[in-house]
Parts: sequence; C-alpha cells; structure tokens
Amino acid sequence: MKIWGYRDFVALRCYGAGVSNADQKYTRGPEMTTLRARQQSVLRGAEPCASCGARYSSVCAAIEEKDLDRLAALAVSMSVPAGRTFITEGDPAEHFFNVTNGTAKLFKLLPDGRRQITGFATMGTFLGLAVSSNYAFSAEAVDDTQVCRFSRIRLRHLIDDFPAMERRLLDVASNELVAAQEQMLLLGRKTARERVASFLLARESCVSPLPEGHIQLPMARTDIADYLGLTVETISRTLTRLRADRLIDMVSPTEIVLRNHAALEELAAGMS
Amino acid sequence: MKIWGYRDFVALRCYGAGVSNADQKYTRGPEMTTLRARQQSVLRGAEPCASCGARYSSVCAAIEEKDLDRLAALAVSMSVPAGRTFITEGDPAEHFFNVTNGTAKLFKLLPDGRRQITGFATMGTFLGLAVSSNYAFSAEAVDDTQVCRFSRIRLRHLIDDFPAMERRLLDVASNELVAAQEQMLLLGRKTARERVASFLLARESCVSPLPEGHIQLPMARTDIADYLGLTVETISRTLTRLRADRLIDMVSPTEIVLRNHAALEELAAGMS
DNA sequence: CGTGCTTTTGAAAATCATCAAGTATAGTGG
DNA sequence: CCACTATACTTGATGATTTTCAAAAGCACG
Repeated sequence: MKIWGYRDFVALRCYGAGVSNADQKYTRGPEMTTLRARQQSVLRGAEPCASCGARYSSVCAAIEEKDLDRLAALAVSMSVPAGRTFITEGDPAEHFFNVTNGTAKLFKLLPDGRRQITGFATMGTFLGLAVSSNYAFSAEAVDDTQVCRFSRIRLRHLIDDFPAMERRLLDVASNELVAAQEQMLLLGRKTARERVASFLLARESCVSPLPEGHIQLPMARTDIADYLGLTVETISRTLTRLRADRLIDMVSPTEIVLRNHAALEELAAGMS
Repeated sequence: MKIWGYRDFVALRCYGAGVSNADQKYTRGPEMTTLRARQQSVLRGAEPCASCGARYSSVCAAIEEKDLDRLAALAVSMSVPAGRTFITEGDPAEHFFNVTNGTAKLFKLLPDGRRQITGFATMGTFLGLAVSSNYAFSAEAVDDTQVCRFSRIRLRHLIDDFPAMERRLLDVASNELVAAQEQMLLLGRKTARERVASFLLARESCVSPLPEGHIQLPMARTDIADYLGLTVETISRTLTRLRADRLIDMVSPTEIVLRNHAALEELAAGMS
C-alpha cells in the first residue's frame, strides 16, 4: 500500500451546524492553508448545500430551496485525500455519504486479500443504503475527494418529513441494482477483452474535461482489474492488444482515446 | 432447451378484480381440473391477498388489513408453469411481480446465448423495480410458480397513498443491492470450489420441507452454472469432489446434505 | 539521479472450458 | 409393464484463456 506523507495528518474538514470544532480541523496540506481556502470553507459552512456540486443530482435534488437549510444542518462536508478509506466493511453504519467531488472505489475483501471493487462512486453518488446496521462494503478515495456525511438517524427523520427523498432514494437504489446486474453479467460471462471494452465505454459517460472520444481513468490498473475480476497484467495486455487492433489509442496510462467506437460497442455487447 | 409437453398449453391463471376473462384461463393440467382447485381459485379471487403466502413478507406487509382490499384490487395472481418465461429483458416494464410460491430465475443474456442468472426469486421476492421503462432482465419459472402481478402505474398510485410501502420497497432494494455486491465478489474473485460452497450455504436459508442440514436444489445444474459463472461440467465435478472430501453427501441430484458445515463456511468465506 | 511505484511484457503454470461419451432418470407409447 | 426416447447429470481427455511468477521499462518525487 502507498504510504501517505503529510496527508496522513489531515483530518476532516467539517462545516455544517452542530459541529462545534469544525474550524479547528481544516486541512494542513498547502492547498488549504491559504486565506482564500479558509474563506471558502467558511462560506460553504454557511450554505454548504446551495453551492454543492451535487445539489441537483442524487437525493439532494428532492429537497426544495426553502428546505435546504434543514438538509444543510445535517450535512458535514469532508475532504478525503486520495488513498484514504472512509467507509470500512463491517463497521457500524452510522452515516450516509454523498460524494460531491472526485472518485471513490467501493469494494469487498476476502480474508486473504482478494478484492472485488463493486463500483466507483462519483459526484452525486449516494452511499450507505444498506438496511443492515453495518456497512456491507468499504470505500476508499481514488483521487482527492469531497464527500458529504449525514447521520443515519437524523437523515432518517428528514426523510420522514420529505417523502420525495424516499422516492429519490428508491430510484437511486433501483438504478444501482440494474447496474449491479449488468456487472454480474460482465463478471460471470464476458471475456477479458469484452470486460475491458465494456469498462472503457462506461467511462465515456463520466464527466471529464477531455475532448470528445477521450476518456479519463483516474483509478490505477489494479483498481480496474479488481473491478473487472481480472489481474493487472491481463488489463495491461488487453489494452495493449486493443491498441494494436486500432480500437483505442493511449495518450497516457490515464487518458485513452476510443478510436473505433462501433467495434468497441460490439465487443462490449458480446457480439464478437 | 427442454420441450414442455401439455404444460405448454397452460396459460395464466388469473384471479383479482379487473380481469374479465380470468375464469376461462385456469390450468389444463390435472392438478387444476378438480372442483376443489377451482373453488380455491374462486376463493382466492375474493380475497387474494389475505390468504397469500407472501402476505407478511415483502412489500405487502406494509399494507394493513383494512386497506388490503385496495391492494387485492390491483393484484392479479398467475400460475407460471416450470420453464415459462414471464418477464423478458427489454420488454416494456408494464408490471411489477411478486413471487408467492415456487422459484423463478432472473437472468440476462448475451447475443450469442451466454447467460448470467442474477438471482433466484422465491416466495416474497418483488420483481421489476427498475426505474427504466423496460425490464433489465428476464424471469423464468424454475418449477411451477405462483406470481402476483401489479400494473406499474396503478401500483404507483397505491404507493403514493401508502408511504410505508415505499419505505418497504427501499428496504427490499437495499437488501438486493447488498446481495448483488456479495455476488460480484463471488463472480469476480472466488474459485469454483468456493462459489459452489457459497451457493450451497445460501440455499440453506431457503424454506424447504427437508430435515436440518439437507438442502434442496430445485434448479438444474445448468442454472447453478449460469448463476455462479461456471459451466455445468465444473458444477458437477466440484460437487463430486466436495463429496469425495466428505464436505457434502448427495441424496439425489436435487437433495444435498451439508456434512461438514464449518469446512463449507471456511471455503465460502475464502479461507482455504 | 536514485528510489519507489505503476505499467508493461514475457514465459510457465493452472484453473476452468470445451469436446466427447457414458450413465441415470423421467416421461411416452406400444 | 416394458422398451424407447429425451433430457439431465456425470466423468474423462484435451485445450485455451487467464493467472502466476519474473523482470524490464516508464514516471513521479525528493
């Protein structure tokens, strides 16, 4: 595992009412020691939700402007540095999380270290839906990530007051379920080549500053492997072969061009 | 594929208000031609929900006795003979289903016929949660199965009136999600032996008339294979080896004794 | 310009799939 | 009732995709 230097001292950056010592815990990293950063922090503390990137996505969209302060009162925004685990499988599930920035990987482990990444959470992803009192998976930031944390109990009360939110949560869960079934098909029945093609195409719909046809892979090869049920070596080899076959180009390990979209679609669908 | 004899003539056995020609469509198989059976059918038509096996499980448990007639008015009970497909992936999702008896397999197909079974639906399982307007999977009865069908739109209205139902649906979806993640771990990272052990142990919590330690496998080996992402031959061989290793006994192809529970648990958890 | 990590590439090994055939079981028809 | 057929299940031999083991190449960082 990668050892994080000064970032390890970084605790949680907390805004939101009800968190008394929030101001004491801002990041020690250079990017947060500037006055500007602290001002932003304070600003966001005043109305964390109204200015949130995920305001109109996910479950928060179910709350109207006038009720937003109630949501904000429950929300605790946190900076999670890359590599940091913020949900541990098996721990008591005391919080819900909403990813507002960056990417997190969700995974399950076997005792001997085998890992299955069950999904990547990006802006707007809501985490912690499990009915059980313990988390069913772990979550770790892929890159520097912002998440919004809610007390499970207090959010439960809020949901009781806003049925639209429950509806929204059901929609989210239903969509996740469909995605999970698609992933089961991939893991159980697709070849390595088909899996990688499916993955690349899925990345296309993710927001990124790159030009049309270019996709970004913020996660390491190991993560892709653990997501697709393969090994790093197989991922690497498969990408190399896809390039040799002129289906993709590789600008860098993290930036890939989808060169033959139709062929990739066919591959991903299992038609070749 | 297996060709079903007279069962293929069997249409749907429908009770419930709003289905005019229900009485014409009872089963032609011998088990339903008796007077007693038809009487039961009529009885169930009068109060299909109160006497339903799934009355207190699943989403129906969210409805109180006094409101049960409203639910019953929407419910259409159907007999699905073994082998019959009653949900087809990609079709417009006009109905929800609730399995009240028997077992159904849920699956996705690739164009060349590769199949992934994403789950087995038993008594109380609610199907069709997808937000999309089309079904994300197909469903086929494993053995003779009873399902309860609801119009999507009309059930939506009912849910609006009974928030407890929405809550229940969310619970159901959340639990399915947890199960799906567990299955992804199995498909992506477990060996054939571990997968089969996991499957056998999971079958243990299913209701069955068999004695303690005995489990029933109503589905064919092919189905188990498509559920675990393996082939029939591997399933067969793995079961044979588990028997040779004294972890299980096989009373018949469909009845298995878990002989060394602890060892199976270790296997399933990936600790050996 | 090392150092440590990620990625890529190569060769050998292994698990699981495929192909093929035999056994068992259930329903069918004489 | 018994052969007959179809299907499911099991077992064996072979093969291929993917993993494992090993090492080189590429990159970021101090």
